[in-house]
Amino acid sequence: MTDNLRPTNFIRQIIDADVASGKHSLVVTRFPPEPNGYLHIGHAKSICLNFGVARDYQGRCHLRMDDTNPAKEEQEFVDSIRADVRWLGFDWGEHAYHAADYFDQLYAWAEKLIGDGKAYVDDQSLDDLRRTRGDFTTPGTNSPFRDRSPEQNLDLFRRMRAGEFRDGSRTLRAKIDMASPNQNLRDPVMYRIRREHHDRTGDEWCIYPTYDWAHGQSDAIEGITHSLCTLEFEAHRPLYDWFLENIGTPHRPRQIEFARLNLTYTMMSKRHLGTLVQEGHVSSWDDPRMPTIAGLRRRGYTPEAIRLFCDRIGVAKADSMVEVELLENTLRELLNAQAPRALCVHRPLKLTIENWDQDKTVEIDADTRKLPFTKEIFIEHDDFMEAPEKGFKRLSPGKEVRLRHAYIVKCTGVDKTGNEITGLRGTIDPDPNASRKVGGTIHWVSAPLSAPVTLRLYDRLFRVPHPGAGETDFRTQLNPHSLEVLEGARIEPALRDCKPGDRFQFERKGYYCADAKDSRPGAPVFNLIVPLRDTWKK
RNA sequence: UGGGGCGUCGCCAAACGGUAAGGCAGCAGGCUCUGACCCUGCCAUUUGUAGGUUCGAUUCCUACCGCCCCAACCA
Repeated sequence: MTDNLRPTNFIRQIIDADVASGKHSLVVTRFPPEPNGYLHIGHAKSICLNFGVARDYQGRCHLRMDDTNPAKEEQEFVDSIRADVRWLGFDWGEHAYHAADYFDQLYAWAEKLIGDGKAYVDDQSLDDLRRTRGDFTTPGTNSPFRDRSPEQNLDLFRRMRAGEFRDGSRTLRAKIDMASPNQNLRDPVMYRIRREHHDRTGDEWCIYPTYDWAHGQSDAIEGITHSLCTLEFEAHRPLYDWFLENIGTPHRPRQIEFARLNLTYTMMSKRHLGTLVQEGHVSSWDDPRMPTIAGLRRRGYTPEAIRLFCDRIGVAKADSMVEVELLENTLRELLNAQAPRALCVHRPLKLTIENWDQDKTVEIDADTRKLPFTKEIFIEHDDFMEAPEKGFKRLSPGKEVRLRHAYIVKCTGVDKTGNEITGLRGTIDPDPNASRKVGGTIHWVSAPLSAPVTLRLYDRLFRVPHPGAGETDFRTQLNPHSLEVLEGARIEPALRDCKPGDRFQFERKGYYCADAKDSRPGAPVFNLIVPLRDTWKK
């Protein structure tokens, strides 16, 4: 494993070369989310890349809200984005920005382009634009308004800005090449008229810049050296460069594209995740089944685990689909080393110790805490089989097993109502140090001295590895068993007063986290983060 | 179909002309008061295919095949 080494990937190699050649003395990156939804594990990859690069090269990474489209953006999302990036362990220092901060500069540059005859106001409708853009094989055709004079364009553009024209009636377009094989260069729209209230700029503007017109310029303004984005923007790079070249900024950021993260059994579409929330398939953006940072956090994932996972998946240009098992393994690896152990019986089955006095309680030393042992204890229902199948190493009539941290117990009787097992009887070997080999070790809690607890057993949100693939409606592929709530579970008394957010390994079961929102003093609610590996195939 | 990318083990991913890292998954053992963890071994004679250059090619060249992205006044 190379976890302690600096990650190496093609982007860092480019940066290494830029630093070595003296092209840049300070590396500046940025993470530019659009505040229209919650961040997910895919964003975490980009965050770790951008902030990780800044950290390792002693540069800096800006957090920039890409808020050029006022219709879709909300403060709730801005707040959640900041919280999530911080929680992941990254710090943008003083460098928190909004694309909206640059609207004035962008406007000034637009006038410059108009003055240079490199942009024009087009009166065509959205429909016209679509029709004249051509298609993959057919070149587009020039707008009848393409050759207006700079003076006329300037006048029109200023009137656009002043609010003289109705929404959607005109656009400002870059004058590049309607016949370009790269459709992004067929006179792309720079401004559209849209009377929307903007969270940042209020009603100051009725024209808003498009992504293409805003992004590279924002990078230039901030002195970004390496503008890292996902593969779908690759064809936009010539346009990114064209704008920078033609407005003549002294600073030229370089756009580099990498493959976005895809994870099996979930999905990364902010829009689709929003649908799950809106339609009530999950409780909220931070539902522990969601692949959002907020969801993973609430589920019990640690920032370290997400960062290590992002290091392990690497950064490359090939489209990829990472198996969710890698994420789970990373969490298990870290929590195995960190999480205190505890005993929790999920589905209690009462076992009465016949050779133990009714009122006797012994406090057994179990590593860091005491476990009270009493005449009646609970064991896991699954840990008993009246007619054990081959390979079953747990309790069955006449057989012995070890009670974790405690005694060896032998099952001497089964109480049933009809076919239902309602309780067991057994006898213990009173020697706590008895060391003979027994079938196995099972967990248990005292019946009277354990605490009732609610367990939320989470499973993958979708039943299929690639939800939404092809024509399929992802809603039909939801896993109906993604959440099972166990109300009757019992935990050892020491855990009754754990704090929200505390993580434990419930031995032989899995890693759990006390839910940050629903746990109450004395009554924690535990979320299953990930089960332990189980090689006992049944 | 035009343009832009990408194809190395089931899934990620190194290798930068010198003879295929590592992780995950899987399989087989060992250890064990967690069927967990841990440990050991196995897991690409071969890098989409076919040619070519070279003493030598995953790395260079050619052709072909496959997959992804682009026809929002989204990002």
